[in-house]
Amino acid sequence: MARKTGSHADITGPRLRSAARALFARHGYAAVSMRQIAAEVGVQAGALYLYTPDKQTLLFDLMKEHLDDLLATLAAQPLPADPRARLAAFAHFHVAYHLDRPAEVFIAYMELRNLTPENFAAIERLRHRYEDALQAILAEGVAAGVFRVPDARLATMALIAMLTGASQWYREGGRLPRETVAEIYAEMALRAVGA
Amino acid sequence: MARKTGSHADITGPRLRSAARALFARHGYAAVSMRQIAAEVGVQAGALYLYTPDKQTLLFDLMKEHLDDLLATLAAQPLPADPRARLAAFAHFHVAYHLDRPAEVFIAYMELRNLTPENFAAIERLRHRYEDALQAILAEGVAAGVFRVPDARLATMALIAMLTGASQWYREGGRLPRETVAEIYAEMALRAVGA
DNA sequence: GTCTATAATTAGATAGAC
DNA sequence: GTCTATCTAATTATAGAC
Repeated sequence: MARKTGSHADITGPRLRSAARALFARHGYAAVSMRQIAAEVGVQAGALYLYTPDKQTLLFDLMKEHLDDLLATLAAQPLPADPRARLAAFAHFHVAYHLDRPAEVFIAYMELRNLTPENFAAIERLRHRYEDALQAILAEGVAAGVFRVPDARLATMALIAMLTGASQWYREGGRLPRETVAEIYAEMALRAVGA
Repeated sequence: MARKTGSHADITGPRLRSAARALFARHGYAAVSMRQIAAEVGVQAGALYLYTPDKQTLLFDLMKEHLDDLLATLAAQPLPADPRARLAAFAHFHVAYHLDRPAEVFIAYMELRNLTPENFAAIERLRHRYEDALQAILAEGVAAGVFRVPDARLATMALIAMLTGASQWYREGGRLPRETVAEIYAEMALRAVGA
């Protein structure tokens, strides 16, 4: 359709975020131009500025949305009381969540350096809150005597790096089904902390 | 010194690579201009092209150098015959090596998407060779009955992600000394595979 | 070997027509 | 709400003086 004008605020907005997410994940924030994003959306570059004040805010909003959703979904997760079952549930959740959102994960971990200092600080606060949730589980397990970790903070970073890494190599329809991957990672996480 | 001309091929070449490495690691390949690199080296932008045909080759050379050195250093490493000791030695080597080269690690893992397809394929071959070294250790451990991993390839990716992650948070002069970090990670790696 | 100058292209963002 | 046109600034890379 060769439309030149029309009202599509409700559809162009989400499409902008979606296109930016895909392009940033694939080529990197700095390597993607507003014109490329506009082309993907199907509008001219100028039209994008009706939906975002600038490119930096676009990136920040994508990352904040992702972390807000991650924290909210985690909070809605039923986590067992027993530290071992709790860690298993967390690990399973983390892997499954990240396998479902490879683009968001990639951006959240790779584009931190392209945020302004203020935006970076805001994102880091959110990320830290998520890490603290895992660290609390490890601390409980240590207190209960079921985990053996010399340093809860180090173990937290190690586990998150391991679990998040799944989204780097996992491909839909690959050799291993999603659920199996999550199960194996959860098992490795439990073993890693001596459970 | 306000020199305008002079012969410094032997010193400008390495300085170019060093400046590019630091800037790429800090801001990302796409976000760094040849002018920024030139300013860091202390020459004009045009002079850089005496030492690299273009920006892409500069990135490729940095990544290839890093992986070549990684593979060579691993090959020179004395690895015990026992799978458990072998994995411990590999993990310790990997963490120590990566903690010493945070800039190289960052570039090698973050700038893959900014390589041309041909350059990407070449780098992936090198990376794959390194991963295969770890996978072989895991396979030996499984064969010897001392490791329990449902999938050697998955476990390889999981361990490398975990071990490499150390360089993301570790800071020189921080809470934990380098050697302690390497030791704890190695211990977690062994446990993760059921050793 | 490095400089200055510049070509050719592209970037983010804005103005005004429709 | 979108388009076309454009501004300003920055980009990679090259040419030629010294």
